Amino acid sequence: MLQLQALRQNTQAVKDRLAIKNFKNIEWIDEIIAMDDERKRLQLDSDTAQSKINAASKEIGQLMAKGQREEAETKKQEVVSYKSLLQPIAEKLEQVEKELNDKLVLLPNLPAAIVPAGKTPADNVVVREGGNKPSLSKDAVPHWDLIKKYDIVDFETGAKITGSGFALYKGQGAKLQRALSHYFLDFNTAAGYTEYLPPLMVNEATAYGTGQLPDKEGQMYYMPEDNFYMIPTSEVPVTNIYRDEIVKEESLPIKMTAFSSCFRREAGSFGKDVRGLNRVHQFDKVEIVQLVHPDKSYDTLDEMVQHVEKLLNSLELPYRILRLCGGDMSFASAITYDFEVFSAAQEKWLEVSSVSNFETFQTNRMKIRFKDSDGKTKLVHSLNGSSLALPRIMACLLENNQEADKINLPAALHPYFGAAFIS
RNA sequence: GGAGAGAUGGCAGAGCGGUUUAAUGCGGCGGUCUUGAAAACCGUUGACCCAAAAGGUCCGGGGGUUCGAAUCCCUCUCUCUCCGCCA
Repeated sequence: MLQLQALRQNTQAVKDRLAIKNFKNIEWIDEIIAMDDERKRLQLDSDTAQSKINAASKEIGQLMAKGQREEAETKKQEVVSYKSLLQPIAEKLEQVEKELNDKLVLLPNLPAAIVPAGKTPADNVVVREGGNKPSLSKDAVPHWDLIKKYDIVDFETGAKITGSGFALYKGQGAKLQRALSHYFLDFNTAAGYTEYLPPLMVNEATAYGTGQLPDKEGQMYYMPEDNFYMIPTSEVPVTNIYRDEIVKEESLPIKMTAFSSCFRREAGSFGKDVRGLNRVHQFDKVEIVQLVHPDKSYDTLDEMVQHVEKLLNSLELPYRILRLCGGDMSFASAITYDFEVFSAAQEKWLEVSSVSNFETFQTNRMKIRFKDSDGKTKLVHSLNGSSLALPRIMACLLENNQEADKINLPAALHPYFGAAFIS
């Protein structure tokens, strides 16, 4: 959620920035400011009325103590009249506050200055590429054939058990998932991240905190009996660990990592790029999250990008890093770098990580703050990134390293997988 | 799932209808003393709305009763104890 103060102080800049994000209702900014003006007026009126009521009530107490019942009764009538004045003001105030908040909550985060303008993924900017694309033999096949050949992922049985888009990992496939998640977690904790294993369902307040609600409930699986949502990423529970807390400045940065399964309905995204492991409803991912001092968040962003890059290098996969354009960024993000690996047999770039700085957008919703050296309470900045999403990494490992009768694995995984290849 | 108890400031814990603008203790911060530290003593110590002052809001969340609610009522959530079920 954007800060009202910023809207008021930098009105034109906010409008310009929102335009880069292709936000359609720019006129909302002026409407919100007008509502806030009204809110302030009503607040003042309400406070004044309440103040009179409080003072009179106190007098009644004193009169009663002295046994002056009649005077007390007169005062009571006075308070009743104050209250009838207050009531319509209070109702109006509540209504204005609600309307204001409903609109404010639907404003996306402002893109950072270096975010390129643009509407579609075609407008994203390639920052750099790394690793080497393999030269596959003419017999090379995509991963959906390889998983059958080695019998390591079974989508048919997954569909039988649950539905389309639910993978059943088996044998070496299941073990590779385990190896990847352990390797990723070890890699992250070695860099100072504290490991968490969070709940996979969250309540409304948590889903609201990171920006999933109110706008994206259609993307999450929902349990109506308990009013819980299945998490689309562990970013949601992990970032909310510090919701409603004022942390000590010296405890920053707070670095957290978590493995979790992720659940996404992927409503409306079917038809393209959904084969095999490219897009599924349930997948595993290791996430990194940081809560940092506002002055440091862009340094942290670079640090996290480098961290993920190092991890991809250790997996010996060809990758590229994209700076997303305004139109392709998520609702809550101020800047996002996407990491894609090249899946050689399907000749496609697959997104395996997305590293973002949310600045105060999430922490303003969650009220995660710290006290600075002047004793002022300020919002921290939140960032997160995948390190990494497992299925697409697996697809890429399978395709890029395939030989006639085996699939080689990068050296980093050997101790975790217990072998150098899948056969 | 059943029965009972509870939720108060960073923590502990009193208050159970009107000097609570929330006692007291611990912790934190500042000071006195000390070569320094500890102890002792003194002072100070939350968040939110408002440009600020004044004022207002906040005792788990929401609603109600009342001139007045931390205190009474309803409801929801969570915690604890016992019983039941269960990996």
